[in-house]
Amino acid sequence: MDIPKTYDPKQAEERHYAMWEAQGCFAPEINRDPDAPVYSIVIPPPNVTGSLHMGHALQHTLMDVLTRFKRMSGYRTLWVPGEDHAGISTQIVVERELKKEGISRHEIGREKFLERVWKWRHESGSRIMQQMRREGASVDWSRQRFTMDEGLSRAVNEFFVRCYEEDLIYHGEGMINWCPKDQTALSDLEVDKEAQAGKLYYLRYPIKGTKNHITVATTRPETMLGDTAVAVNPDDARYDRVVGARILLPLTDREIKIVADDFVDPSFGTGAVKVTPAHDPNDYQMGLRHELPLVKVIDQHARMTAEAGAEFAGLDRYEAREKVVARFEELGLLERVVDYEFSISKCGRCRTVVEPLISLQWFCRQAELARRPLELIREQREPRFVPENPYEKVYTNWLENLHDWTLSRQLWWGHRIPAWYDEHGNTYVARSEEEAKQKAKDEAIKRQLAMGGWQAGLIEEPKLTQDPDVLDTWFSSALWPISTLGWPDDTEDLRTFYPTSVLITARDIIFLWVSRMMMTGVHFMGEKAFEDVFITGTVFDKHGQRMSKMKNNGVDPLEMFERYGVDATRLVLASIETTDTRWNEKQVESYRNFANKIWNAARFCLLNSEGAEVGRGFEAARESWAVHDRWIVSRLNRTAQTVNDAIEKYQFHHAVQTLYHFFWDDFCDWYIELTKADVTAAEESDARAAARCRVLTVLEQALRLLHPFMPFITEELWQLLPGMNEEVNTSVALSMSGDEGSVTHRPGGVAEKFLHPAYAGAKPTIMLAAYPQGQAELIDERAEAEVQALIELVSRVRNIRSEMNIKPGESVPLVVSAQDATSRSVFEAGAAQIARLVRASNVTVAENLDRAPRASARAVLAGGAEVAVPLEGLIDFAQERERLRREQEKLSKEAERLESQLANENFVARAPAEKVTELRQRLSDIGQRTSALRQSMEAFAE
RNA sequence: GCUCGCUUAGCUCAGUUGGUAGAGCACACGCUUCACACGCGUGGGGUCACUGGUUCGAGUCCAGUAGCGAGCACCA
Repeated sequence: MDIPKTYDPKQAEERHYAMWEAQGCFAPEINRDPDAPVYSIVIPPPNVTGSLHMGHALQHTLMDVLTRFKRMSGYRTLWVPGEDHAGISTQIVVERELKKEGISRHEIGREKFLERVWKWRHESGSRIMQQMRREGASVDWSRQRFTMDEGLSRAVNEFFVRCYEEDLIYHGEGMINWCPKDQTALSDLEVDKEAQAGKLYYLRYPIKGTKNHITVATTRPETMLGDTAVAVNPDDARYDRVVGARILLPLTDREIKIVADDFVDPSFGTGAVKVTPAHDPNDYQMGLRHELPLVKVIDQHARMTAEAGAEFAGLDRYEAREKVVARFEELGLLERVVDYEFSISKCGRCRTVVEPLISLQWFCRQAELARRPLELIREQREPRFVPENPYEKVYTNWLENLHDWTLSRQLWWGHRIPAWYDEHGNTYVARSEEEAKQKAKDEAIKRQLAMGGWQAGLIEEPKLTQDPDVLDTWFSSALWPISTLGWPDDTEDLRTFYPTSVLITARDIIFLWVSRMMMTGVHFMGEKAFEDVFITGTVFDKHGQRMSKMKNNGVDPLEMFERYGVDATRLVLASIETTDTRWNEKQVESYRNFANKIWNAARFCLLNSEGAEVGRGFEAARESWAVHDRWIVSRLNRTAQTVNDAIEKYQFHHAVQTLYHFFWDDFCDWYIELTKADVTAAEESDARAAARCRVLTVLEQALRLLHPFMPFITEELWQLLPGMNEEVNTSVALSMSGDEGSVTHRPGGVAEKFLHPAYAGAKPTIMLAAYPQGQAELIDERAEAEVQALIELVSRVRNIRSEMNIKPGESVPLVVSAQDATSRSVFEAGAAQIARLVRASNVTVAENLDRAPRASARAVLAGGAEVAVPLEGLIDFAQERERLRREQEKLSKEAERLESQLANENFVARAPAEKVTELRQRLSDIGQRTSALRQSMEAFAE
């Protein structure tokens, strides 16, 4: 059998995914158990703006670990894949593409432009699908959805219509964020606040009928042209007498009044605020409170309007600012200008400074939709956030402070708003144009009836025009968990898989997405959208900078896959869990090495698998097993318990660490070494066959435990285990060379019995094997302690060999002593193994070290056991004395600490009794070791 | 301004009810030992940011300080 010494990940990655997919392993239908518990996840749909990045790879890894884990545990699992049309982002990307060809979207028109976007969407979508396959994501492709496919568009219209009917959605004028570059309205969440160094201008406004003026401070002087009031705090004594007075607004022919409003902070600026209701969200609110007129002086292109006056009309907002300031200076009304840092709102996509404008848009009253979710999180703490801190609070605070959501976007790419208008200015919100027409007709009939009679035939076919705008991309995202499962229809999927089990996502979309899914889920289904919300950490570059396209400092997951393999990369990603982490390529390399270690451990097992079958070797009564067999079974089951528990609690890092150390330290470093002599015995025997079976059986279980994290290498090796497939031996080499897709399995072969009962009859694959739960009765404390003693002995002798510079090839005799018979029997039983592991010529076990020659290096072990390595002629007495002295020093320091702790009456009185006995035990052990050490040192006394 | 995180070995990070500080990488020394040099063995390296408090006992709990970071906010 020819198995390469180095694992080549690509090989396995190319073959198994196609097989899993072809066999239908990803679909919940593979589970035949009618009573199987359900586990479901909907993917945060990647935007169809390009390709996947490290953040996606991170999320997908965690979702896949959970899905595979639950699937192997017998759950009916569904992980729904899909993509998001990502309205404005995608439109911008495609516009940029067009620009390269020298065309703008307006030149080709809406229809042609949309064709281009759809083309882009398909290219990007298939790229994303390819990448997800590469990741090993076990998503059910048969249920793949896109936010703009037919079903989801229907869901969007249904959502809109129902909310409109419930008065949760309305059409009206409101203050919105307007991006002058993208020419669209934006929601508050699509706007980023940025600190900006600017100036604060103090402007004097003359008060009518006096020679006095009132000074206001502003960062945006150009908006003064739209001022309709000046506000002061009602409690501000300085302005007591001017409230109600009128101002002659400079540069205009308007008179405005001075109002009192609590909003004004008397300590800021002059305590008097200019009020521009049409161009500032706060001023807008004040305008409503005081019934101030709206004067729009800035238009959609951020230019001054005719209402701003002939002098300013047509000017850009920044040109207008300079001009206004200049004019105030001429008029002697500019009091002063000071440097001032303030925050400015920028378009989340193009970074243009947004303009607050009054505009006719569609809005959603979110406060009402948030009521139930708010109760859920407060009263039942649902959903459960991981990590709980700070996200539960962040989420709650957000729900408590909701403003209306601006839904409409002046874009072409997205769901068209399902509202139609007739010539009379009537609005019809409907699921389709037909329904809108019907509604229009019904209206017309009603009107006629009201006017005194209805005559059939007089009702003309209504002429309707659909609202040209589209919906915020997050509107369809808000429905994702229910729409992907079939809503608004009452589907089997919806009944089975809703609510979903967990949502795994990044923290920056908790408001944009997570909270809104909760709102719609609760509103339409009466139930939360997911049980848990897991918020991942962020992956930074190695300098701690956020990865971004602009900085070009992103690490491409595909590059990592290429270089180190998917499985290795997944281990790194899973370990990131919820903490922000700098990308560390060394870490990937280390897990690549781990994959290679697994490969080679399996290689060892397979090279010595003749006459052996996986799954056997542990049939005899456990009392008759060798201690190392009881030990590895105990360690394996303990590991399984820990890993199950860790994954359930989303402690992926802990799970990975546990598996890593079980496999490398316990299985490879110790178990394989302890059993090697039996496994590689030259003579064929029942004992050899049994030992081979055992090592294979442990390996097989370990592979299952690793599978959710490392799907490819585990499947590759699992399929190679003897007895799994028809061509047990000869085909192994063939499949290793990797030209064939799948290997035919042997019906009734051993592979089938490893499958979880829910998948009985399925073609065997490790991804449908039962996930080992870990059996408490197989955990053997005594075996663990005994092997631990062997390990310590071996380590100490190796330490002596290393420190004494004994050549690796040189064998030395060994004398081991222990006072109690049990320990002696453990060392006696393990003598051959000890000899092998430390290269001892022979191992003598005795009650004490009296028989050991004076010229021995010695070490004292836990429990008072001792070991001597006779080193006649090799040993430097002075050096050995020094070595022992250092050791004694360590022991006495520890003893000192323990003694002082035990001398503390408070400790003895208040600490738990078992803690105190534990310390006493330790102290007496140290005492034993110290006296043994002393004797050893005496042996070297000159 | 408010809220919240983080600070542990040279680097990247673990540390789950308070009870003798861990891993990987890096470093030093020795090894072509018949699964693996992507390996094996051995070793060095930490006042757990700082100050105080609670406690018999604090990396772990509490308060404050400093540095870094995040989120929220209507200060014109």
